Amino acid sequence: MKSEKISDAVVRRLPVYLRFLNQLTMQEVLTVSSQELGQKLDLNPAQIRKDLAYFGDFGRKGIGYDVSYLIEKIRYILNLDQQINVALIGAGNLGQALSNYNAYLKDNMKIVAVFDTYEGKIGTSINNIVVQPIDQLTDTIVKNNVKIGIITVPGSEAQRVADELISAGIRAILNFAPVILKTPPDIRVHNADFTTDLLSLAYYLQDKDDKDVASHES
Amino acid sequence: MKSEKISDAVVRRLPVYLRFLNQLTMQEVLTVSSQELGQKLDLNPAQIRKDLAYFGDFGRKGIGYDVSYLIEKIRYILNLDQQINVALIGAGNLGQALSNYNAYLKDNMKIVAVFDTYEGKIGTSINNIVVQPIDQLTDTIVKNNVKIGIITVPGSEAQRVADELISAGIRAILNFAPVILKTPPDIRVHNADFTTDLLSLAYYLQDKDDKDVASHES
DNA sequence: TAGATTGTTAATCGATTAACAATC
DNA sequence: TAGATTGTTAATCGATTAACAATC
Repeated sequence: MKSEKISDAVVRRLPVYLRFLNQLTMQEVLTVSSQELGQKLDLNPAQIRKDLAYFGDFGRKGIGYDVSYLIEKIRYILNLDQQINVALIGAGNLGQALSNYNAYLKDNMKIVAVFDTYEGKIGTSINNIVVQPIDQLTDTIVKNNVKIGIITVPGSEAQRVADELISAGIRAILNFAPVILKTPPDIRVHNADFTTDLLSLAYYLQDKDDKDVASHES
Repeated sequence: MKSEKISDAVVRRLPVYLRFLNQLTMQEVLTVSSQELGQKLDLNPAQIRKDLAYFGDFGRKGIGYDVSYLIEKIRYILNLDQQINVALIGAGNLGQALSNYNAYLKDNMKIVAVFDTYEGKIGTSINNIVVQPIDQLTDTIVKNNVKIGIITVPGSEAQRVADELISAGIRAILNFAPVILKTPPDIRVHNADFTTDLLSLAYYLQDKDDKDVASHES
């Protein structure tokens, strides 16, 4: 084990490992090798071993990794051994879809508050959580020790919401709005806007041999 | 301009550029430099110039990039100068949220078909599209020349749906299900599962100096 | 002309993969 | 023991950034 700084690429693979290991548990598989993991997850086995070795010697030579032990370790690394409170800002379609997803729950992530500006939404319940007006955001976040905010408001409001979240003490943001947020360096932001993902897929629909971009004339 | 193979990282930035350029158009900005772009999008200006230069000489030395010209070029590169038909499989909460997002529309992406297995859903309308039973998938996809599939079914069904989409002739998949799909190499898959994104955020909530993962005992 | 900014090469940085000794 | 598989080093690959001549 080394004490290098762990790269984002490594951290983002940990939940993928965790997810698959949980599946293995359900199938009552006790042990797994980096080779098997690599095959199922479409990753290089050496990469998987290296990723895990950043955090400790979790495997056994000649055997592989004990599934439940590795789950426990990854959960610990990701801070999922404690409950992590999440706030959702924006109770529109997408926000509702996300709050109904209680897949987080089993991983100790819990949406504990939902906010919206629209009067018609405020006071209604989404997945047993009452939608609050946005001016209660700071209060609620502080009181409930919320650490992560999920932004599902329109792009035009996203920066303002992010600023409020940050001044309320939030540490990380999952941003679904189609804008690049300006945030201090100690705040972690992951962009989850799927429109850019979808548009980039379009690039691969055509054999570019047929197409000469440079000489495309207006 | 070169004829190297363009990396995925470059392609994924193109929609980000496009999105911001569209904003500039609305503000009636005519010209933009890589420096300005870099500042707003939190990217290195040299990277932006290099990205664009893969596809042609779009800028003017001493001036910068003509906003509307660059928009046109990027749209052409991404194949967004023609309508691209999309199918959505899974009319649950998330599927509904995505189909209501008609932000694609202005970029020539259109959801033309929605499928589900649940009888209660079939025949109902989502955003003016009638939900079809999944056994009509192949037929509809072929008839409507659908090129991209968005998978919003449960993980347990995702692989089966992907297989059907592929045999129906689809070229690219945006996968929201929490599984790694097995697909032929000529099929482009982007994973959009936000649970892994969210879980990875948890890693950054704690100063790891306080925490010694290696010596964490079970 | 002077200032600004591109396109591109070279340098750097970082991430992935191969290879293998250690060892279960 | 023989076979399997880890942890880790070294090699490779690829992506980002710096620097600058060209030029508007």
